[in-house]
Amino acid sequence: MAKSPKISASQEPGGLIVHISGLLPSLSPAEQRVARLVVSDPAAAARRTITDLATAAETSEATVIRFCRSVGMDGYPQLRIRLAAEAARRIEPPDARVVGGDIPPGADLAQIIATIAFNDARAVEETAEQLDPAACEQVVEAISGAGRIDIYGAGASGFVASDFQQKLHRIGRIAFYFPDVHTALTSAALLGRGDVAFGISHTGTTSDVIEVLEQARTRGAVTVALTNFPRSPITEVADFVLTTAARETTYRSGATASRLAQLTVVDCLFVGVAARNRARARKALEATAEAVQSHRVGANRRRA
Amino acid sequence: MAKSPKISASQEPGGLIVHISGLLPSLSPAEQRVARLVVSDPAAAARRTITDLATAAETSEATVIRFCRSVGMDGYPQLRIRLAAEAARRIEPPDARVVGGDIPPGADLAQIIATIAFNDARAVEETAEQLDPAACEQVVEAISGAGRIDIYGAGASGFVASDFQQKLHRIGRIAFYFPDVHTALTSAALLGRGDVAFGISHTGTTSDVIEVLEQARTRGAVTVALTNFPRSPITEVADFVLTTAARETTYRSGATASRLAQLTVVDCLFVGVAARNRARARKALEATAEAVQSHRVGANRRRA
DNA sequence: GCCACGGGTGAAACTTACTTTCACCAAGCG
DNA sequence: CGCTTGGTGAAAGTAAGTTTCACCCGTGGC
Repeated sequence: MAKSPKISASQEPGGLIVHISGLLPSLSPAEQRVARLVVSDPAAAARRTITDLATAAETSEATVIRFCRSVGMDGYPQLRIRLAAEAARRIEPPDARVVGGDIPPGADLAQIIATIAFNDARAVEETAEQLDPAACEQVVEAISGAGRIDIYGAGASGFVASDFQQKLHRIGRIAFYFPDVHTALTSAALLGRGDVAFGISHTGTTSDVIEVLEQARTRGAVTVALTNFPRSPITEVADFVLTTAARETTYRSGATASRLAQLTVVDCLFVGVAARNRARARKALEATAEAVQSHRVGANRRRA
Repeated sequence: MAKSPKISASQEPGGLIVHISGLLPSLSPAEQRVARLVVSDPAAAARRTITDLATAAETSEATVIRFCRSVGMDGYPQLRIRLAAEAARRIEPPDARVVGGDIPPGADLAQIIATIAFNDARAVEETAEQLDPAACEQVVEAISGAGRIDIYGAGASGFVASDFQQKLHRIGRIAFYFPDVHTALTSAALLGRGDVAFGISHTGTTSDVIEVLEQARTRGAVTVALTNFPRSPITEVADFVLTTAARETTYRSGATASRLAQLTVVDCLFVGVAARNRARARKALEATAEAVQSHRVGANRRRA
């Protein structure tokens, strides 16, 4: 049998293992022994040195090399890394990650971590997917041209509001955040045409935030709502509605997923605004970074 | 605590690349060049021989070996197959979304959103992957049994600290957060055996936070650090170190990715603590939910 | 029955890759 | 200003991978 010198595996992106088992019968006995070892546990084979593998297959290194060539690889190291790659690809059916699922009572910490992270990451991704770029664009424009930006949020959303305020402030926009309803109302009453009022409420039912947005709107400010529920009351008082897409698990997870989603949206808006005036934003950011420099201790270097 | 010089990567099932980027600042210049090559294209690195890689990084083979050891691998071949495996595992980074990349100047908002969301989601996922469940478990235990928990964080990390404080408080744990260094120091001085001090610093170099943790430690409290860099100064004053895995893009993205990663870790700890005493936590949560009910407006129902 | 032939094989020689050692340099410190 | 210390690459050393080659053994022709 004129064995074709090489049946190239390089154009077989998916199935080196399959490829090998396919040509198993066409291999010589000693090579078959090698092949069987490789096919039965690619990951283990990848970890072995050529001498090791040869010994395990009760043959010589030379045969292993011949085997490599027979299946279309250049040499043993190449085979090795291909095997490692294949082996890595074929694992991971992460059954433990129930989408939007709750954490089972008996869960250990590793499971808890996996579940939470999965849901958090999904919330971020899904939020981005359903976010309307056109709406964002308009909001970015409004913020960029605003005389002043008031940001409202209560409880958990208050953190996000505060974060947004700080971000805008760092790039030189005039932004405020009020943890207190009364102060917020007072401020809203002083808004006017050309200003922006930005309300954050996960549920969209936080009366304090709605009230303040309403006030701002009657004064002529552009009102923006950030909420998870596109049909919640807050959307009635907003000119623009941006939505997050967190499928809240029960209260147990402390609404962190929705927080992350909100932060992501806020970050997008921030970057959008910053991108509108690169030079100025950059300068402002550098200045603020420098300001905290003296509060950092020596280099992050290796310790003995 | 005699910290082992090598931070083993073998127990990091998910994220060698992430692990490496975390250690990046603690590496020597020549090793950093190698690390950057590896991180920026793991698959390509896996294909190279050590001599090749050394040349590409403008250094010697010896340095590459040193780099391998620094990141916890036994030698170059091991690194190689790990890299191949990692590269295979990660699903094609859809080109527009440059991993850890910066946002191109001409980008439109849709691109910006995609890029940010992608990086944010990755930070969350990768953080979870490299998080050590055993360490978390110990921290959870410490917090569960603590007489009092002090949480420290400055600037952006302050939000996370505050969030954590609020979460713990809601399930009936006695937790404090101090936005002000002096108050924090005072409080730390009053900690004792059985208490927990939890410091958050993305860079791990925030002197205020380090100082406070140190103080807490001398008083006998268990100290925990949450940082992105496993060899940064803060880890020297911590009994337990938890790391996030945000590959910070430039300042432009305002460090949101790292914030999200921190929040995820905090959430995991929170759920872990809550899970230790389901009944009590549930009751506390229900009570707090009821408390804000009167600030919610009518149902989140469909509007005519 | 003997001999050429050819594929399959492993021992050994060889090459390349990887690892260790060591001396040098530059920076920080007393 | 000399001492120490960490980072570095050259060179020596070792192990891994590759090639060569002679041998074995079955086959088929003479």
